[in-house]
Parts: sequence; C-alpha cells; structure tokens
Amino acid sequence: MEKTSESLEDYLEVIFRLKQKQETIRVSDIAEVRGVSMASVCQALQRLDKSGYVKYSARETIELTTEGWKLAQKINSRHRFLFRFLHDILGVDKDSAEIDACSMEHILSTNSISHLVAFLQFIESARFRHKSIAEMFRECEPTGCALPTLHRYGPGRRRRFKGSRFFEGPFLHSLKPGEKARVVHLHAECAIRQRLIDMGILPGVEVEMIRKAPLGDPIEIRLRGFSLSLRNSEAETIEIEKYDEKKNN
Amino acid sequence: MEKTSESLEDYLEVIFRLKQKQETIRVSDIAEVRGVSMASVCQALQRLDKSGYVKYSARETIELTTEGWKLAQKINSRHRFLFRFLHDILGVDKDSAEIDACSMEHILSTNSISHLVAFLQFIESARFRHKSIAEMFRECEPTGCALPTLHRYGPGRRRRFKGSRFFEGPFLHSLKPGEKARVVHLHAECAIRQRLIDMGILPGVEVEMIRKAPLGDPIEIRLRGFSLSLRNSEAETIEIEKYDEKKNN
DNA sequence: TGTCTTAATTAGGCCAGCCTAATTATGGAG
DNA sequence: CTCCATAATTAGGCTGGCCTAATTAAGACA
Repeated sequence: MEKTSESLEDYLEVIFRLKQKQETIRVSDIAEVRGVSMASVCQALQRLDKSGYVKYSARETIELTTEGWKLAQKINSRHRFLFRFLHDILGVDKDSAEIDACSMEHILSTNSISHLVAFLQFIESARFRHKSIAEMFRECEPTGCALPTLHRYGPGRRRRFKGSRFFEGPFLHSLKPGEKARVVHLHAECAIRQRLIDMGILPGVEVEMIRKAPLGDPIEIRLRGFSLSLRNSEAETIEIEKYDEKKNN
Repeated sequence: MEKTSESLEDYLEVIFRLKQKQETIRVSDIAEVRGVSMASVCQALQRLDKSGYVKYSARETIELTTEGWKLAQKINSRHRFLFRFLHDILGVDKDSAEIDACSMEHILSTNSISHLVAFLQFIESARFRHKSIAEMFRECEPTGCALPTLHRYGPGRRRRFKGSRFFEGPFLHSLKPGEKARVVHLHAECAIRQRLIDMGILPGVEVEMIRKAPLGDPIEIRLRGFSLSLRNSEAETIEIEKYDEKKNN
C-alpha cells in the first residue's frame, strides 16, 4: 500500500474515531480535533485520497476505504494499548498518556511493540500474594525521578542513525589520570554490583581517575572526595559519560 | 533556551557521543553516523550554532556550548535508559532497541519518562523466590503478539490532538440492534472480568447486538454464533470498535 | 610555485505540512 | 429568486530538513 506519514496516520486515526461516534464527518470536525486549520485538513484528505486510504472529493462525504479501515484499526489498537500501558500500569495521568501514546504509536517498531505486549500480559497476569505486579508497583509510591524536560515539537524525518551499534558508552577503565566523568550505569551483576553500590558507585556520581598501577590493574579513583581502588575487571563494568571541561552540572 | 527540533537533538546527541570517543570531530563523521550528506550536517551545525548549543563557524572545530552539553546529556541519558528498558527488560534486540530508543527519547513527556524510571527501578529491585521480575518474564518465553507493521517515516510536527480526552472508545451497550463491532478491551475488574472472559468475550472477538430489553437492561448479543445476554452494567465495561460495512478483518 | 585531492561549504531544488486570505459552493430565510 | 452565513476549497507563502551539483579552502607534493 501507499506510504503514509505520521501526520497522515494521525488524520486517519481521527477519522476512524470520529466514525465511531457519528455517521458523517465534516472537515471542521477533524480540524477541531487535530487543532489545525480546515485548509490543512483539506490537503490531508486529498493526500489520503491519493494514497487510497480515504475516499474523498471536494464537498462530499469522507469515507475510509477498506485499506484505510485496516490501517486505522492497527494504529488505533496500538494507541489503546500504549495508553493502557502508560496509564493503567505506569500510572501516568490521562492527558500525558494520551499524548505520548499518540506519538509512540507511530514510531515504535513492531518488534518492540510485540515485546511490550507480551510484557504487559505477563505483568497483568502474574500474581504474588494475590496481588498483580501493577498493584504492587502502585503501592510503592512512585516518586518520579524528575528527569528534565525536552522540547517536543518541530518537524523531522524518522531516519535516525544509520548503523545502530556505533556507540557504546565509554567505561571507567578508559579514563586517563586526571579526567573526570559521571557514572551512567553499572553493568555488573549481583555480588559485584552490590559491592560497587556499597562503595558509593552509583549512576549520577562523579568520578575522577587518579592513577593506574603499572600493569593497569588496580586503578585508583576518587569519588565524593574519597579515593578508592578498583580492580580493572570491575571498572570495565562501569559505564560513564565524560564531562565538558567547564563543569556544568 | 532556544528551541530545538528532533533532528537537531539527534545531531547534538551524535556530537556528544563522538566527543566521548575522539577529540576532534569532522563534519564527515557526523554525516556518516547520521547517514546524511555533509551538506545537511553543515546546515544543521549552523542552526545549532544559532540556537546556542554548538560553537561553530565554517571550517573550524565543532564544540558544544555549556547549554549544548547539558541538553545532550539529558537526551543521552534518556536514550540509555530507554535502550535499557527495551533491551534488558523487554528483550528487544539491540538494533531495534537502539532505533526505538532514539525516537522515544524525543517524544516521551517528562512525566511518562519519570514514571517509567520508577517502574523500572521497581522491576529491577523486586525479588520473588530470588528472581527479579525481568528474569521471570524472560522465562515466560515471550511469543511476540505479532502486531502489524506501521510506516515509520516522513516529516510531521508533534502537535497531535488538541485536547486529549475527546475520545473514549464506544462501549458495547451503545451498539444498536444489528450493528457489529469488535471487542477492544475489558475494563471490568476481577470477578466480572473473569465472568466475561469465561463467556468468551475477549479482545478481538466480533460481537453483534441482537436486541435490548424494553428498559435497556438485559441486552442480547451474539458472538461466535451463540447468543448471550448481558446486564447493561456489564456491557458498559466492554470497550468496542466498530466495523467498516465491508468487513475487513 | 602550481596542481591535485579531499573536506567543507554554498547554491538551488524538492517535499511535507502548516498557515492566512481569498474564493467558491450550499442551504436556508426573506 | 436572491442574498447571506457558513463550510469548504484554492492560492500563495513559509519553514525545516533533506538532496545534488558546483564551488571554495587547505594540505600534500612535485
């Protein structure tokens, strides 16, 4: 079938939903919901018509084609699903969940979606001491880690990176003496992980390489004012991120 | 600070990551990673310079400003986090996880991200019978629900719907006699939910309204060839989605 | 010194998506 | 039947983001 853009998929979805409510849809209805001018809706309808998802010619009724229904249903069911995940499981408020589901439905790969579906089924079905995981999570009083805001609009194609695995964060052992960095993630498992955490090596913490032993094995780092030595094998599991010279937070 | 688009954020992220690896970055490096022409990179650098995230003038070294570092770090840590969620928890393969994390990092609201962070912490820390939830999930042999593919490219602003809660799926009780629909989700809890499921009312199933009692209370529906009566209060918890007249699956 | 190569930049185009303003139906009310 | 209000459409513009092709700068080398 013809390709569609995110924007067109949104139009399709709106049409689909309006159809659930009312028999005839007007251009102004769509414009209202999407928050755009009627002129834009007109253009979109023309493009959708050309792509074969909508049957439409000037001043006539707006009808989805069979292809259009199919696609709209797919999008819509993704939307519902994502909304449910965000709202029912994560506890995100309805408005945010709605908006985010709206964006995610277009960009998530089939692959990730299906994993998420499976995960959600698991989360919903598993029971421990008569409670679902979602319930337990809700009782945990999620504090919300207050990650910073990003800007969220502006056009842009979905091209992204060409090859995906170009980058993998640098690790602690690769710091040169004198260099500083921030801990990003601990890749170690169980016992070692716990040991590192006990020493205060946590994501977000600033570390500075002091020196390395001649053969590079025990290394000495400073964090929170203390110095500490680590085995190289441990340092290799600590993912870091380098700083700008002027230390911005 | 100046606003950025998704595309610019991607450039910023690439620059940030390259900086972790090498001292000097060339236009061609960025072009290579992002898979675009050098001309495009040039323009992007100029825009980034104008927005104050990058210090750059023709044929000179590419430097992030303090603001640039900050923003890039934010984006990057989101990326890492999302990648971890997709890959480590959901089990999505590295490539898909990378690409999807890349898209999600721009569009998810702070709100959803922080809920997800909290959720992930919970998932990672909770233990039952010495196993983490992620481990248990992995052992469940996720089958992958095979949701259909959507197209994923093309420009488009992030405007979306103006008001978010305009729509809520129609529910079963709103069908008119003779109309058909597909069950989308059961909103009922525990006992009632189970009862509905036992009767075969599951997401994806086609139902047809046969008739309603005079006062609208018991209603009769047909599904999988059988007819069934339901209390209105039950029907109100069943979210549906209407069909096209020509029944496309 | 001039020339060649390579990297980077500019110029000029294209497209999607949005806008506003101007125009064209359409369906009453007088 | 005409005219008006409203809805819808067209025309014309703008922007971001990409491209190719042509140009310019810079370093290497004879």
